[in-house]
Amino acid sequence: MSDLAAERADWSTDGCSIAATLDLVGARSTMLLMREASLGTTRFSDFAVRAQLSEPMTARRLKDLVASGLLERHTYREPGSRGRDEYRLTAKGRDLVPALMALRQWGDRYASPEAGPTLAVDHADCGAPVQVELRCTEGHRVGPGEVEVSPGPGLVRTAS
Amino acid sequence: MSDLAAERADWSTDGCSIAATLDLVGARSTMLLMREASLGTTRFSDFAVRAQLSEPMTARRLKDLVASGLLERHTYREPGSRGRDEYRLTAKGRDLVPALMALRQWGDRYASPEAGPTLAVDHADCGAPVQVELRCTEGHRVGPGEVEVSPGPGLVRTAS
DNA sequence: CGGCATCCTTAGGGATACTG
DNA sequence: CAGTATCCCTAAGGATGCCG
Repeated sequence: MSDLAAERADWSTDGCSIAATLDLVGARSTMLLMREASLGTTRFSDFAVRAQLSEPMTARRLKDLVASGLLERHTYREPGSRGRDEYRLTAKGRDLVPALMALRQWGDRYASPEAGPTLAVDHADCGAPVQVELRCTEGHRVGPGEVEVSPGPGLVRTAS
Repeated sequence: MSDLAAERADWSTDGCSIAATLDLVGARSTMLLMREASLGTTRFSDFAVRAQLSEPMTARRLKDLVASGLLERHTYREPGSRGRDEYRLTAKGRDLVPALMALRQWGDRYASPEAGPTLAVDHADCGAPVQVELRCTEGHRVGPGEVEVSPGPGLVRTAS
């Protein structure tokens, strides 16, 4: 094991919150299940069918997502009828929606222009469609080109 | 091979732009390299060191990214000095910044609260920090809870 | 219906060593 | 400095089949 790898330790993330996020929810299956959850899917087999994942994958990932606190599992047992399981978004999970939308918006433009947009998101109050935007704290709308990116305090920079 | 798998064909994406995006740039290494590119990193070894990736990975992914049109490779040869290679963001690549920011914002909150924020993004005009927001087309700011998500036209729904 | 166990294949990714 | 080649390990993910 090299010095550098040792530094990175056994479970990387290298102190970057993007890396940390990807380690948690970066897997394709995870993201697709979160897409479904944000669409209101709650039942196991709906997750599997709609995300087009195998049952074992679905089971493993749902369990992971519950363990990570992005979903909550509720077992209903309305007396007389069969038990029902529900997986529902937590606040932590709901807060991932902007990331899903950002990925969707990019994909709509560049990755699958043929397909129509997935995930129509509307404002609950006024019904108007919702998009991801960049805004500065002064309230200006910021285009992707009008941005100055620099390393934040959490990112380890290395000399050139 | 099952009927369903055959339907999905050899390269899935199942008509969802989120899935398509993940297939293109979903790999951890890819995202980290795009983070670096958006930070202004242009040289091969800087990519490798700063993203903490091995050289072979770095080489493979950079090549992929160039092939997908997210980065452009320029070879400089200022007469008299050594040749220099640069990888620079294309517009397509720059448009991924909102997605990176959305992932970062989620991670800052939930995945690595200890580490400070990676990627400080500021508005080039006024210098104020930039964030990802949800806004509806009426201009209202929308919280993650005030959102009504429904399947868009591009998403294949399946009966329950 | 809502899973778990098992086995298999492929892609992600590192280590090491070598080249222009 | 900017890679390439090779080898190897692990995680992602599907197929099949069984269980409460």
